[in-house]
Amino acid sequence: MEPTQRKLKILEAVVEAFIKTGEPVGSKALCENLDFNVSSATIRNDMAELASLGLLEQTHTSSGRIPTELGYRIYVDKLMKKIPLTKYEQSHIYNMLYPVSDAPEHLLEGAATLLSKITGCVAVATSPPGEAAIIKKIRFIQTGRYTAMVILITSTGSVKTKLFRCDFVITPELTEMFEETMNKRFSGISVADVTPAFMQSSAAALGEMSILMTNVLVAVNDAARDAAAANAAVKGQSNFFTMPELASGDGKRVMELLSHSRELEKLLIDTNSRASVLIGSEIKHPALSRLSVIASHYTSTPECSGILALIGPVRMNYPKLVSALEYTSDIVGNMLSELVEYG
Amino acid sequence: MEPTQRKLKILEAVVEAFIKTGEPVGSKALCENLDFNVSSATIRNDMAELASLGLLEQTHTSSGRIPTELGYRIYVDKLMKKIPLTKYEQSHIYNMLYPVSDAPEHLLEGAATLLSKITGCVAVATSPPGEAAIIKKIRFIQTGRYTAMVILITSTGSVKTKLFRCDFVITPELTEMFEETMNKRFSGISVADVTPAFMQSSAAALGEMSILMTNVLVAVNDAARDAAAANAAVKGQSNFFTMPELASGDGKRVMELLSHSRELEKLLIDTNSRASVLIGSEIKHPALSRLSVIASHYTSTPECSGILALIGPVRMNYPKLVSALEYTSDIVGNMLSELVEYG
DNA sequence: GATTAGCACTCGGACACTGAGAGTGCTAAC
DNA sequence: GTTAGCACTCTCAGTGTCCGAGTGCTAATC
Repeated sequence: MEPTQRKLKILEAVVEAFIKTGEPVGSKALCENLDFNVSSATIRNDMAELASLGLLEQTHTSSGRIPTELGYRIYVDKLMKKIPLTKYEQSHIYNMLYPVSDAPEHLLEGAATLLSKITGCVAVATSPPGEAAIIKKIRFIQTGRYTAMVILITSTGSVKTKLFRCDFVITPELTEMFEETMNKRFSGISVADVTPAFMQSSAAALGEMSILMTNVLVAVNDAARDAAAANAAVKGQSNFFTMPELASGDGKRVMELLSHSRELEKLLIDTNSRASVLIGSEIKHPALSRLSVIASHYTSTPECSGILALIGPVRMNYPKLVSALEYTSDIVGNMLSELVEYG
Repeated sequence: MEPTQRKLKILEAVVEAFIKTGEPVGSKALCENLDFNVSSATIRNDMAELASLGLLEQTHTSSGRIPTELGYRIYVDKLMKKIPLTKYEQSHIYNMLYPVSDAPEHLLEGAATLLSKITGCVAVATSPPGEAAIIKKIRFIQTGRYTAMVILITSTGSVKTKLFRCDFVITPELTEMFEETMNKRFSGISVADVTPAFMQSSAAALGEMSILMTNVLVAVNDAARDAAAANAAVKGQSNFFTMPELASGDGKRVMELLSHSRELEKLLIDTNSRASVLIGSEIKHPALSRLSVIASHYTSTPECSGILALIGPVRMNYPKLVSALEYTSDIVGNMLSELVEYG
């Protein structure tokens, strides 16, 4: 085997051994487990060269080697072979997701839960950007004497509900009136266009009725904003406790970051390929810089796509997790497109 | 001051100093901060006695004293004076909760979020047991060509929605028929009575229509089960990272416990007084045995009440947190009762 | 030129030792 | 019942030593 190729093999073996054991990898151990016959001294020379290239490092002078972030990068980009899911794993994923495929939000939450369980990582599923959604229909349902619920249905298959209260007794005639008035005003427009200015002009257009309908307008506004909002399901946070690289201070910061879907999305938004991997400090956020992220787009219709992502230790099983994530996002994309097309 | 009373004062001072600093409390430091004049030697004698009574302990022979669980217990039961909330704090709580008081689930989630923020603990809010709720009305809304949503409204003010799909094109006539059939069957019965057996007899009663309406029945069933289910909002898990008493293994176990509302409720169910405190191993769950729980009932109507709880380190500011929790549960109870009465 | 064997070297981890400091328990005096 | 004084105990931080794993280098070998 020619030397260059052997060095790559060694890098691959170091990464995989370190992912498996978490211990620095020594030349001797490597020599025994490698399938080509060279002495540990040769491997030492090669490892020294890999280290001078910045792909391996030592925790101290006389320890084994561990991969640097660059080493992981080369491994992920050039060396690793994806481990395809078994038929059993595939059907497991499908069977877990099918029952929750009744609504986009529900499905994404289910996908995040499932992914966090099978990978041991923290899983994130962002909903398709809602801004492009068109309001298809608004309905009102009386839920109590003074309370009612607005139901807003968008072109992306998303259904948002919002309860509100009136100062007066609600009657069927009133809800019908709400429905007519609101649909006339809101149907067909994009949820992104439901701005404060638009709401103000809507109130003005209602004239004296706007006093009666303040709460109705507010509820519709809330529902539309809800439909437009970036929404992310985050599951499996308990797995953070199994990641020793998370100093307790960082742990809190990461958890808080994850509850702000807007910022979270900004981090993931760069991922343009099918499944992309961000390693350590490649993630432009201090709290996450000791972790890795695997992100994958799912697509139902061209304008309707979102991201599934896994957050885990830098030392994670990339080949397996990339496969699991890609397969899951394919399934999610398919299920979502069925929801939209036939919805 | 008579000796017995002084010993209690010393216990109180030790607990409060330890809550504040987290450091074992020595006789000398105590002597300086105490408002009655005795020498450190006297305090040492008293502390030795408190230790022999099992109220104080030492981490090692020559360290200061820290309270035992029993010591905390005495402190909480007999010694501590609740610190009432300031007007400002009260109005802050009210103002944060009012906007989310449109639906019970929403309110409880808001209360848990708020409590976790102001206390630094993990906050839990369990919904009132839904089993007693009566189904008031079932409505159907078409959301797509093949999809519709069932809306189930109960006597407790809870509104549950569930999306479902049919194999046939849905028409207004069909949703009307769904509505009529389902209300005839389900209105007025308790959600707890929606058992598999009841569903089976419902399907039988529908005769040949039941084939058409399988998904409708399933959706109604799901919505009813959802309304009956014990539901708990858990917020502020990121605060677990600031509790060093949580070994990383326990952290994961606690987080997982919190996502199973049934088990969680079992732990809290014993709390019968207004605000009750469980300290360390008084909590009958191994993973939680190094933490404390403060739980408080909120009540809207006599049959409709639930629990708000705080989970934090044993060393937590009981006087302040008990007040905050009691005040919040009063507010939540009031807001909920308005929802039910006028709903 | 690539590979290997051998050896000196380096460093971290475990362990023991030390002195300072904090805090106690005990005793005898008040 | 309280207090002053003192010996005692134990932790903590710092230091020294030893061991072993693993390296880097050099010279011999293929």
